[in-house]
Amino acid sequence: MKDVKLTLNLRSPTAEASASVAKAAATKRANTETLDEAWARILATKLSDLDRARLASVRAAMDAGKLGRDPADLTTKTGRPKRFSKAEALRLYAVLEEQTRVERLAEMVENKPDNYVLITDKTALQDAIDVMSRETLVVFDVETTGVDVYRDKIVGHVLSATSADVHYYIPTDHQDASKPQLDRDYVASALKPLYENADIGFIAHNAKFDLQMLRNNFGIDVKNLAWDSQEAMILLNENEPSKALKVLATKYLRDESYTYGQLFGDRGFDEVDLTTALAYAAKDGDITYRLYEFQREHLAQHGNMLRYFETVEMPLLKIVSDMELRGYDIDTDYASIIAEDLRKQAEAAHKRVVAALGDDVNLNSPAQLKTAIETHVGKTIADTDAKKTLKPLAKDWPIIADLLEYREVTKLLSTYYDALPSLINERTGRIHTRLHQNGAKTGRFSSGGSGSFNIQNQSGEARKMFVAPPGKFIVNADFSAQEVRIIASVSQEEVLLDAFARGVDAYATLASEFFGKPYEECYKMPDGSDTPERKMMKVVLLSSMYGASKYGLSESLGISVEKAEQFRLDFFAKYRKIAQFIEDTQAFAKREGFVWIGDEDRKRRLPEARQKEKRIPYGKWNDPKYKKAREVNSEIRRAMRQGPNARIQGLAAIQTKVTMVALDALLKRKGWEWFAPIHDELAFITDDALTAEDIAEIDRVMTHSYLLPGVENGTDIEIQRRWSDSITARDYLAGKAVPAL
DNA sequence: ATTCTGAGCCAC
DNA sequence: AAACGTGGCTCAGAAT
Repeated sequence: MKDVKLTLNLRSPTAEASASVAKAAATKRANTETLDEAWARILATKLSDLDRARLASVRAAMDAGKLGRDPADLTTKTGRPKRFSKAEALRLYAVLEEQTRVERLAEMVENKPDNYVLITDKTALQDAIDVMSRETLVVFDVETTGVDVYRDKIVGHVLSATSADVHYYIPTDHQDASKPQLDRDYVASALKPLYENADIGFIAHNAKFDLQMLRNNFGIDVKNLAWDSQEAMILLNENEPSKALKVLATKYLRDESYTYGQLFGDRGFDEVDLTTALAYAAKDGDITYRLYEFQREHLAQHGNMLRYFETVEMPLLKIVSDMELRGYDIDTDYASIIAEDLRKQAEAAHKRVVAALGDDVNLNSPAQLKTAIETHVGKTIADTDAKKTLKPLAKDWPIIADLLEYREVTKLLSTYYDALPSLINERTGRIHTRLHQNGAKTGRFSSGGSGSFNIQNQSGEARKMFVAPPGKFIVNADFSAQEVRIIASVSQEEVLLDAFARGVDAYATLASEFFGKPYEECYKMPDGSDTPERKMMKVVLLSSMYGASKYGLSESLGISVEKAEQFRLDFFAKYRKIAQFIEDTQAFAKREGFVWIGDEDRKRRLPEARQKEKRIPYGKWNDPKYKKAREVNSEIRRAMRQGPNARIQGLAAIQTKVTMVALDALLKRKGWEWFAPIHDELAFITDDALTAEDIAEIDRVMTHSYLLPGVENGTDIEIQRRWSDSITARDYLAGKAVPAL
């Protein structure tokens, strides 16, 4: 309707007339408008922050006489003066950027220190290797054609002799023909003994990249990785907004450093001339070492963070790097059969749903779906959340059940069964994840990233695509009730400690005591499912620990808000030591703005916790005047939930990591390989002649590598050829067969 | 065409 | 008003 009206208006004689008047006025303005007036006009329009910043720098450069309009832009084709536009200004920004680039590069070359050395002959290379062989710490950094470790090539090596304070760049594959470069294989074989010298500690920024490039390009295996300045930065401040080397150097070393993009745009480093390459590359080695010194000094000042970093995080980094390179075997035949089934199922469900909701509805669009469902069921719904909103509706409306089926199946297809096989690496024949060992603020691993996938959120169905190679098993060992044991340990709550000591179920024990019923009646139902008492305890313990309100508790327990609140109050009144742990942690966070994790191994910084709570007068909760106050209070409450959670989740992560370092030794001794860490579970590949002794050793490493005061650790070990199609270690030892592929 | 955000949902 | 923690991926729809 609106469109029609607009069209009519535009075609009306009056509109045409006024349009031509406006055009004439604009032409007149263009003839007379000064540049300042043009700027005022452009800056008055609605602009994104980025454009505004770009326009400001263009204007500054023009005012300084460093940038002028392109003569071709001054007049139109017909020779009339053309007014200065936003588009022209943004074109000038690109020109300015290139100008600035040239200036920065010239300045960098001009100011290149004398201890940056370009190596292009064999004698100089040998001299450099001799110097570095006398070092205890050497910085390394490879320059490459890109960031794909399976396809891109190394074009040069940066190496810094740290005590000698000499920073070398050894180019091998730059296009610059002004000077002959050493052969890449000659350089690699000359450097291999140095890189693999276990007496020299190697330092890098984002070391996994350099480790993997060296491995994939030349089979070089850096033996003694001593420091990663990117990983160290996360420990020093997990809230650091950028972990890019140049940004950190600018911020912490007060050495203004430009990023690769700021200097070279999207040019490959092989296109950079040797003089410029030396100034840029050797500086990387230089600032990486200075950052190392800065970080080491500061980590040493905070609890046991330095010890933790060097004994846990750094050994782990090398393990993780190798794990990423190994990758995962995907059963593509199985995957395509399942995918075909799922596709048919999705199509059938889709057909049934659109028959009821209308065939123009996009079932993947929550907005369209909400409207269509509301029409169909004749009432409004809050959202299209499966669990909360749609599941209750499904009883009365069969079409909603079909929709839920469609959702489930398309999720499996789009995220797992279609996505993963397409990631198979042509070089390795496997799919590769990326694991970020401090990806979560609590110190947990995260996983994923472009060209990779998340190994930690594979659903039970999706896991079935992952298989062990012939003659191998996938073995996974989890920490049983890891976080609950940690809660028991840090709170020293007797009921929990006692339950673990006696080897009985912790939730059932709590429930038995809390409800005053015999343990057996609180454990399992005759059919093996949880009793309501045990289920309640499980929910209330974990969710209350993490700050659930009476509302959240009410929802997850399916009881009234009043009952949920009473339950929560009773729970914390009875288990005072758990309440005390939470209160102490929150008080510490309020006072210090952080909480310690483990034995002062790391911190979770919660600066918001130190804000002063804002008072909002009664009845003014919705007043826009108190928006800021509401935000502050909400940040404080959030920090109060994050503190206790970080201490529990963070300690669990430390236990997992320490155990990984210990388990890695066992894996190497047995000739096994890593599969993945999944928070409270470690998976790895063994040969299929697994013995009782092997399993006992795995059990021992899992339960004795990181001890919790007052609580024994427990582990459950499972064995499979297809991930998730497993049998328990106990059944395996009793002679049960591991399911075939 | 590319980039950002929110909804939804997978994992522990 | 908000309402339990830590992540990552896909899609739609809007913004640029």
